[in-house]
Amino acid sequence: MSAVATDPLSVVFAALADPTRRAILARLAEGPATVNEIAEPFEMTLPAISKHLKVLERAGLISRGRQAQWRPCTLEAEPLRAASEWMGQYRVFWEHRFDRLDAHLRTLLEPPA
Amino acid sequence: MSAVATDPLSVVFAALADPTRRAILARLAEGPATVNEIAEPFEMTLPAISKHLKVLERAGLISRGRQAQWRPCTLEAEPLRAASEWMGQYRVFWEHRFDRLDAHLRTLLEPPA
DNA sequence: TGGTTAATTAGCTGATTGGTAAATTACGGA
DNA sequence: TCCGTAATTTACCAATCAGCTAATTAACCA
Repeated sequence: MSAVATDPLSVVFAALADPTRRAILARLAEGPATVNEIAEPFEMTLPAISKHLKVLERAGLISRGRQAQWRPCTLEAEPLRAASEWMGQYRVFWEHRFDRLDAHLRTLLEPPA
Repeated sequence: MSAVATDPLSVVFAALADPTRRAILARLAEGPATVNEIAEPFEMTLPAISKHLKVLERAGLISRGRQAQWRPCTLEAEPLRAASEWMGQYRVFWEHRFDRLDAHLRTLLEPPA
């Protein structure tokens, strides 16, 4: 049947749904790095890392240059901005929690001691 | 081998990586709804929706009550707050883009006309 | 009790994922 | 030209996912 969602937001969230990939982004937040540098802290083969990088690249979360035989990866934060903007539409739901609002209203109705 | 990530952030992002599930959240932002109400706008069978709801529930994004034979679903935004907080650590990367920063610094160095 | 409605579970299929090992491409340097 | 290093590609595997149909559970009502 149908497959996996291919709209940009779904692709970005899917890319973020893996701790290894989030750790790669955290590494790249400190500056660009080559594939081997990125792979170093992980107990995982290079091809596995390569696949993760492809997922991140397709989500637009990284870009890759080419210098001799190295492919330095760079963080691209734009899709994170888009995802964050999507989440923003729910901010009101976690900022004033409604049970607390209830409590607050109840407090207002009680006459001060 | 190993499987799918089970840490809370991964589970939440995976739940968000599907347009149907995001649409369900959007519906619930207007207020609680029963499974049939939620399913109504989708061209999808009820069991499929039921599965999506289970994914959302395991991510903590919805909770379910019980009133007679209805199971009203309610939006729970806390995990969105957590995810948004995680993203916040990258805000600097999309807010002041570094090429613009360069341009800004260059502007500062130019003497005003 | 039996019927209706709400919702989930069970079982199936095909596609995708996350990992591996082995082979391949691409580049720089002696 | 040949070697070494960087990285990707190519199978391959087990597990998961998203959807379906059919069967089941749960609660209400007459």
